[in-house]
Amino acid sequence: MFTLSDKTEFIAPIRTGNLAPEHGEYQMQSKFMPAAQPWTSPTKIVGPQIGGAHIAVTYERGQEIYAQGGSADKCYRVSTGAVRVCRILSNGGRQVVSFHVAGEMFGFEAGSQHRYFAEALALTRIVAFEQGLAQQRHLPELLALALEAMERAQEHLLLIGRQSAIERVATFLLDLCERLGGTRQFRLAMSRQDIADYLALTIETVSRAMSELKEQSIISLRHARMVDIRKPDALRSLCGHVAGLS
Amino acid sequence: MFTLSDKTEFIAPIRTGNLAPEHGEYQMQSKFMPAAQPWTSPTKIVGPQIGGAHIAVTYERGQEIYAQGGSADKCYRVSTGAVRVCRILSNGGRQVVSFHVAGEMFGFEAGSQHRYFAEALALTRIVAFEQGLAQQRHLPELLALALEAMERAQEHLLLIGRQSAIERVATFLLDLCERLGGTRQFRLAMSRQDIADYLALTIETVSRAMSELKEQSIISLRHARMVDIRKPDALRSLCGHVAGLS
DNA sequence: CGGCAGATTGAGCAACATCAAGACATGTGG
DNA sequence: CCACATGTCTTGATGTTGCTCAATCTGCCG
Repeated sequence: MFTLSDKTEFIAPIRTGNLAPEHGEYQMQSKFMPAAQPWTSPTKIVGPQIGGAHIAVTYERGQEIYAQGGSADKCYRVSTGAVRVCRILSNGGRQVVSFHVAGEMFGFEAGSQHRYFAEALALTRIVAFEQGLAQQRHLPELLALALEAMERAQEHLLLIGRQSAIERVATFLLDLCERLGGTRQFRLAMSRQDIADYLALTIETVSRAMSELKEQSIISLRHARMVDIRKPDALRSLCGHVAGLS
Repeated sequence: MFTLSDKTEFIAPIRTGNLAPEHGEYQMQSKFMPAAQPWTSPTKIVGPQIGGAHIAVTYERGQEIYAQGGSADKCYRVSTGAVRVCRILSNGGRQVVSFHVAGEMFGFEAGSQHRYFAEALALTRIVAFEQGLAQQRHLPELLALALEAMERAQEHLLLIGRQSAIERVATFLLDLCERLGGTRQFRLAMSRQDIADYLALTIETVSRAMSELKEQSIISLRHARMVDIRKPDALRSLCGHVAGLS
């Protein structure tokens, strides 16, 4: 567990008229952020809010935000940085269930215990929201967030269940790009291993897929973590994706 | 689209004190149902309720309950029978996102349109709940259901992402068994193709896994659809499953 | 009985995993 | 500055799982 010691501060609760009235708002929000280095963008925080007491905490890279089995009495918002939510399997493998970048909320669960654990991918600033009495007043927001999390999990399911390795990587890059504000160049906060565990592939296969995309000039890589999407349309067409509404 | 013609009836709204106050109630509920043929259990319906106007409709095997792209203004409860929720992919494949048996609710989505479609697996009786004004009063229930759907999708993700073919089939059988009331013998409402599309396998691989389980006397099959779990513990140990809470 | 849909079984193949070596970037100490 | 160590990523060679294609079998209905 973390201590609130010297890197903690309290923020006055913000009265939000009706933030996140429709699903997806905070994504749209992030689209208008200056996105040179989106996960280190600073003070201007306008994502969804839940009200009640807020606590902002800064985590080092790799630090645990909440533990598997810990009580799920808060939910969290990334203000800067990025987070992975995952679980360790009995065979030693790890499944990353989701990544979260600046502006996104995470941490709500069906039960009272966390079934997954969350860690910071980099130096990350998190705002925690108590889910006590104040929850009553924010049920619509919570419902919208839960439904959106469900939708994400279902899309993730389709991705892993039905797409090839290169399609998964392409979809991942495109999705991340959009969530980071739509810039064509961005830095991956996560390692190849993280990506592999997210896409249910091995690190080698992820690397080969990246190389293949590079080979086809669809992306270019300054460093392994610096992605530049050269042909967004080619990338999109690789996503194989779901059939339009019949 | 379906017509409400001759197979429709109206049911007076039921005032439910506080049904489904905690997540998972309807699962616990189904555990205590007389489960000789759980998906044809009759009148005694005590699952979660949402209130407001109810409409009960009976669907033939294969009939569509709602369409992809249709407006998601209701949610549904299976009273008898079983349902699959799925999507067609551009490559022609199909992903079954979830099955639902008697007592379970389905059909809520993040957006206003259905991103998946639902079909009856057999002769199935469905109660539809309007999600209009009455929704306000049932936000806690809706939230619990949404969180549970999220949890299911995430578990499904782990299953497909990290388990071998035989582990997936074993987990599927065990899960279905529990949801059907825990009887060791039950009838599969879904075809091998449905199971394959649910587990992200091919029909042949599902069949081989079944044969392997039969070979090891872990299950026996009277017919292809009649499962008898002979060694529940062996089946459980095959689930490979997630590590317990660290 | 034939006809048919669904299920099983087999043989060969492709995609991805595994194992192993090397490349690259970053940091540290001399 | 270089030499070295380390962690991360890439690339290659080989192995395995599950997919594809094809044949057969089973239960069911007329």
